[in-house]
Amino acid sequence: MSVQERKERERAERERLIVATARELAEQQGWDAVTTRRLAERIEYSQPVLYSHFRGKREIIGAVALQGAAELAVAVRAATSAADGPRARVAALARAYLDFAEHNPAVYDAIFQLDGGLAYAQEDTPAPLKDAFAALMESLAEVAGNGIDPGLFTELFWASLHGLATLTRTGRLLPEYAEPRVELLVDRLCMV
Amino acid sequence: MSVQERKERERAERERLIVATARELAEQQGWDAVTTRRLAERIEYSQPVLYSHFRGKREIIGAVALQGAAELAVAVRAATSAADGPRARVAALARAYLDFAEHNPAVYDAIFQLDGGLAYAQEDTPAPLKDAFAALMESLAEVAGNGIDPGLFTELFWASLHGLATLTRTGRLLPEYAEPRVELLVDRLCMV
DNA sequence: CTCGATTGTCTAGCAGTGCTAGGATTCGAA
DNA sequence: TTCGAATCCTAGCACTGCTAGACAATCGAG
Repeated sequence: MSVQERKERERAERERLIVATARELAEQQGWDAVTTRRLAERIEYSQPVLYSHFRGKREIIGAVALQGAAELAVAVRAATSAADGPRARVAALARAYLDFAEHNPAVYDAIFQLDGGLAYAQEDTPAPLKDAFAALMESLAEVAGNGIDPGLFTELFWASLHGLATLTRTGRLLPEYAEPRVELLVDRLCMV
Repeated sequence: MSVQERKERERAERERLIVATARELAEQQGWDAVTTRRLAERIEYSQPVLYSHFRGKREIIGAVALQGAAELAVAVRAATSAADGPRARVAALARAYLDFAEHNPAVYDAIFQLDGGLAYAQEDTPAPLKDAFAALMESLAEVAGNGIDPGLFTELFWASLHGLATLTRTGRLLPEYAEPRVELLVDRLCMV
């Protein structure tokens, strides 16, 4: 029994190692550099071991995405809970979201850009993804305005943030406008 | 002389064929299916011929992107010029933009998602990209509001559209909210 | 008309990718 | 100590983007 438990523990530990290494490698050199060979070498196992934990590379990306979504939710809640008043809360939310995207580009891509084989906006959507959306909605609901569905408003606000995050990172927006863009977004979209 | 001209014409024609075929293949089966082998086979030449026209696959994507940007600009201008009043113009712009993204997903990706080796938001940004941005700004400038830089406002509005376009297409937003999202975006962001 | 030189194109191949079949090895249970 | 099962790795497949070098067609000069 104890032996089997130890093996399961080691297996789980190795799985965490795979995800952490994939994430690390992706943040360091981009997802293109995360090949099964390199990943296997870094965890000091052979390639096929990866496939005993995940169906394929896509599932590894998905695992990083779930981890990242949980962290994003934490970051958003931490930022909003430290702010006073609806306007400040939403501004803090926006900055926290964009900061997360800026400082964890690979993870952000795993969540929102790449195909990790995850379901979105459905019943079988994994809990971390639902929760990340919920974290946004908690602070956004109070500024949605009369007669506007909080879910609808959150989707729109989120989409705007997502657009800013991705276009900024690929150098498609002027860097000097970064802050005014956030200010304008919050001022216009939110009914304070 | 005439012989050389004919050759150059044929060469240019073949280059158009490459770009058109790449685009077609990408729209049919996604960019992943656009391999140099498949592309070469479709144009009935060998692989190395591609490299006598483009430095690599990335440049082919870039060529599709430029073509697409020009079409996007046309679509946006056509939609806005057919609408009366600032509010209607911006709504038409938003719908035209999102329609383009929906009906030309591969081209949209080439422009805004994939790496086509193009420069953005710089002096050496290719004309079609600058012009597409200009097409947006033409209608958006009049609703930016007092004291708000039109460029800044356009960047924000564009980012929101981009977020909506990408998140919608990857199934991350509820389809039934599609229209209300656009309405809300236009109502809130624009100073009518 | 002939003959080099210059284009143009293709065949074949490189190093890399995700993924897997099947053999070798290790290790716990008897 | 031996056996069987679980574990892991070697080797390989079919594919990717890209390129060197052989080959053939074409052209201009004599």
